[in-house]
Amino acid sequence: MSENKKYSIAVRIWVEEAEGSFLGIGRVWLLENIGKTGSITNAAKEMKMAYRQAWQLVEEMNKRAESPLVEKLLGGKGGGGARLTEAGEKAIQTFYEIEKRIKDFAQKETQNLKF
Amino acid sequence: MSENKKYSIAVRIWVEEAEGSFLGIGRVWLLENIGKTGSITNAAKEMKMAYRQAWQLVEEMNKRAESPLVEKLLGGKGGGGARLTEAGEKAIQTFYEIEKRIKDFAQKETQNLKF
DNA sequence: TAGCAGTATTCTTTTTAAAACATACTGAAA
DNA sequence: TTTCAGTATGTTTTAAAAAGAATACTGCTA
Repeated sequence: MSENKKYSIAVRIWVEEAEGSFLGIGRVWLLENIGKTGSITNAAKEMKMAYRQAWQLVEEMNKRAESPLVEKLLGGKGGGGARLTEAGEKAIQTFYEIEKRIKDFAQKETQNLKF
Repeated sequence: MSENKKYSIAVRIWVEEAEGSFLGIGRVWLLENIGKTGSITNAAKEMKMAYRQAWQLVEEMNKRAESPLVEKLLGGKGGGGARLTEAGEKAIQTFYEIEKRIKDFAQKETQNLKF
């Protein structure tokens, strides 16, 4: 019998684009929260992240996606807000699908690690 | 024809253990350089990393592995040095094998991404 | 037993990134 | 035409991480 220490493989994936990392799990969470709460402000609060940063992330994603993932509404009733575009909804879904496939594969392929 | 922006999936893997991340690509590079140069000092120089940090990483890996990955030689001719144990050599090899399998799978599974 | 080169360890400084703060802008509605 | 809540943007502060500096230890060799 070996000492049986438990090692496992962790996997992190993200989407790359010409200028670097484009979409990882953190941004996906942000997208989800924007969808859920209807604004960047509330999404940021939910995640205990600064509005400023959340806003910057959205800005960058929108610029680098083929079509914007988040639609922003300025002024008006309630001050405005933000909502996911169809591309935004799809991005979340695509990300999770790919992530699951890769993680499942990784687990299946790596049993009984020894170091 | 679409705008044909190029997106790809990046994958990062590491080995987890009870206390958290145990072995990722950075530590593997360090191990490789120790093997190549025969000392922690020279490995650190090679990687433009502080000796202090390199030493700490080695210390931690050795503690958390079932058997040490690096053998350290203190004092004596040339002041000593460090070399990989058999477990260390094997750890590098295992890491790269797993990484390759997972990355190959990820690429194969993710063509024509759209965002 | 003095020199040597690398390991071992602590302390201080610098750099960097994140968070916090502040303030202007927008436009529907009352 | 004032209110309101969210977007937009610059500046400052803080905290965490990395780097750097300094010093002691080790044990072969000449």
